Amino acid sequence: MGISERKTREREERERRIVLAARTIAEREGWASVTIRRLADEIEFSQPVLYSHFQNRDEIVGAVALEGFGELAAVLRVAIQPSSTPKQLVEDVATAYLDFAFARPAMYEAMFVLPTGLRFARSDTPAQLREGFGAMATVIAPFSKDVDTATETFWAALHGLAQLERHGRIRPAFRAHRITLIMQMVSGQSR
Amino acid sequence: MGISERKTREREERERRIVLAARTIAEREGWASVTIRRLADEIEFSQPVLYSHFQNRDEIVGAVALEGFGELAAVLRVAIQPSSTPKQLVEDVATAYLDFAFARPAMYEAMFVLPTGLRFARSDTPAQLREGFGAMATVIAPFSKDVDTATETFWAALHGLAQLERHGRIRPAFRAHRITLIMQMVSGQSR
DNA sequence: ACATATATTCTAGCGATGCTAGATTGTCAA
DNA sequence: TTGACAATCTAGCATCGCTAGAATATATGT
Repeated sequence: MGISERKTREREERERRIVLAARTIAEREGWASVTIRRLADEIEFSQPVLYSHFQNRDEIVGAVALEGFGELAAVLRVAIQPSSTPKQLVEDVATAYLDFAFARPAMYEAMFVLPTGLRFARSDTPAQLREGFGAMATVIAPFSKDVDTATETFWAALHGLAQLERHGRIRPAFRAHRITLIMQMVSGQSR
Repeated sequence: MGISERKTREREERERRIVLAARTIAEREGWASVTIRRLADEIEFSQPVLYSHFQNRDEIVGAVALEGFGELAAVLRVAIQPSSTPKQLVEDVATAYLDFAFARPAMYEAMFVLPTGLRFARSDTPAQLREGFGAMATVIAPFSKDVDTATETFWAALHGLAQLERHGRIRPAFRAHRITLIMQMVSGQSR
């Protein structure tokens, strides 16, 4: 009775193709070009089929964002080299975070700006959403008693840097300076 | 020959009414409800009239955002009390900034998230866009040699806190803790 | 094997949106 | 009064997210 198995397999494959198409179009042309009609064309099914996979367009964005959180977490973990000093680790993670944000603006937008319907801080929150935070907490821990709050603040600083620079509010040429400043701030060193 | 004066006066008045309507609707129902048709209804003119004032919808959002920058600057200036200590000033400005962001989410969204077509860091950049930054620089200056970069970083941290909390990514209950952390970080005090 | 029931998928369309071309109206100077 | 010009409106285009209901394919029962 492998028929129903094949069907669910095909369904999952189709869903992956939807998410991949959304991601590809977003990265190439921006999220405004990710329309239901366009995605339907891409997977060669009619539009209503998409609504049997996702409740609405926001959920598709959310599916892409979820992949993004997994990849961000991986990037941050790679940045954490055991041989580095605690201060160096903070700087490396900060740099890796911003590199990710600027290298994949559409993905970052899906993760942090667009409505996605993703649930944070809940019992059913997917692991990907916690892992990135965990990586940041790892490098913050040596410098703080209240690790969670300190990590939240660190994260917020990085997110703010990414957003303000992307919108042309702060000077791109001074990105490294600002990272240094954050690193020094976190590590508790004056000036 | 006061006729043409009257006409330009009426035009300006009409433009103010458009911006006010956009702002009011956005604050009450969100930016998605700010449609050209709705605004046209509000000012009792047909839709094309709006396009004789603004090139497109984004420019209307931008006009509201511009007001917001003026008001944010005013709020920050009020928070700067000469009698306070430098450290207290940093905390007060940070608190005032976040209070503004949470009290007027739609306005803040127009200023920092939505596309507006506003030009920053240019010769023709309106004064409002610089004043808020100036107020933040005032309280950061005592703690930094490179004031501009330090202010950018401070600003980014505040913006990140506002955005992450608004999207439910960090714990609202710990907002004050995070502000304290930032204040301590900026003032160069360990832990 | 055939009829019936059940999924699955599609066609067609609704109610919006931002924006605009072209007709219409109002306002001046000659 | 007429003719030019500016201001404004009517009507509509293309596109969007989303969905009801028809059509088709698949599974089940006899």
